[in-house]
Amino acid sequence: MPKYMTKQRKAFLEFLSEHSDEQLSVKQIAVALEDRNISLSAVYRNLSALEEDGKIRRVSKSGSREVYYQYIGDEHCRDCLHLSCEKCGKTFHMGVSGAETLIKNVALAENFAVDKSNTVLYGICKACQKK
Amino acid sequence: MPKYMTKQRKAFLEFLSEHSDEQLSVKQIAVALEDRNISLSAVYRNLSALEEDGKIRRVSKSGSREVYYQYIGDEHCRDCLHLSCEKCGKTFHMGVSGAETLIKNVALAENFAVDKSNTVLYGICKACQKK
DNA sequence: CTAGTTGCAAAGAGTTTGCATGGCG
DNA sequence: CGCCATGCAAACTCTTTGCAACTAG
Repeated sequence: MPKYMTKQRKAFLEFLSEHSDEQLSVKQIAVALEDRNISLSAVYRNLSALEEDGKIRRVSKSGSREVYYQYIGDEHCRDCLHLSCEKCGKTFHMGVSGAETLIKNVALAENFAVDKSNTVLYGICKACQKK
Repeated sequence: MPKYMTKQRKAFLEFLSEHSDEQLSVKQIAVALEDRNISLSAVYRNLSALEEDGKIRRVSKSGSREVYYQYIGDEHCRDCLHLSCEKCGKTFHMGVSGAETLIKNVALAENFAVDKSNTVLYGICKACQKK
C-alpha cells in the first residue's frame, strides 16, 4: 500500500525486519523509533498499512492484553506455521513439510481447513524447556 | 476468585455458558447483559475475575482489533485443542486423541511443547467449506 | 509540481478506578 | 452485621483523525 519510501518508513521497516523473530508491542516499536524521529501517529499508520499489505502480522500473547506485531516480510514465512515461545517470546518456523502434515491431520480428523497464515501455536521452545 | 454469587454474576455466567461455542466481544456481552441490569464496569470486573479464575479465555480474531472472550468452564475443554472458524466464528473442539497426536508431532518435528490451553487454530470449518 | 506522508494536537474509543450504596451469606 | 460486588462518573490509556507543512518521485 505505501507509495513513497520516506526515511521514517525505511527506519520502520529496518527495525521490524531486524527483529523479525520477536513479537513487538506498539510501545516497544514507538520507543525504539522515536530516536529516529518517528511520531506515534506515523507508527500507527505504518502498522496499519503494512498489516493490510501483509508485511506484518498482528498477534496476541497469552497473558497480556496488549497487541503485538511481527514482521513476516519474506515469502518463506507465508508457508510456515509459527510457534511462539511463551517464555522467551521468540518465534520459530515450522517448515513446509511438517506444517503440511499437521494441517492434513487436522483436516482429516476434524474436517477443518487450517489457515496457516493466521495460526500461531503457543508453547515452550526447546531451549526454554531445558531451563 | 468471586466470593458472592450475586444475581448479576449469575446472569453473566448463564449468558456465557449458553454461548460457549462462540467468541464474544466485550460489546456483545455488555449489550446482551444490560437488559439484566449489569453495568459496563461489572462486565469488565467479571471478565477479569473469571479469566484469572480460568473460567473464560481471551482470544483474538483474525481481522479484528477487538478482544473476544470464550467460556471454557468445563474440564472437558481444557483437554482439547480449539479450532475457530473464520467465517461463522464458531469454535470446534479437537478431542484428546487427535490433539495429543498433533501435539506430539510438533514436539517431534520441532522440539516444541505446545500449550494446549492457549492455542487456537484458525481456519474454515466443514460447513463453511461447502458454501 | 503533486500526491502521499508526517507531526501535532484534539477527538474518540475502550478500559480501569474511587467511592458511596446495596445485597449476599 | 461485615465484606464483597455494583453502579456511576471521572480518570486513564490507547488509537484514530483533521489539518497544515513537508518531501519523495
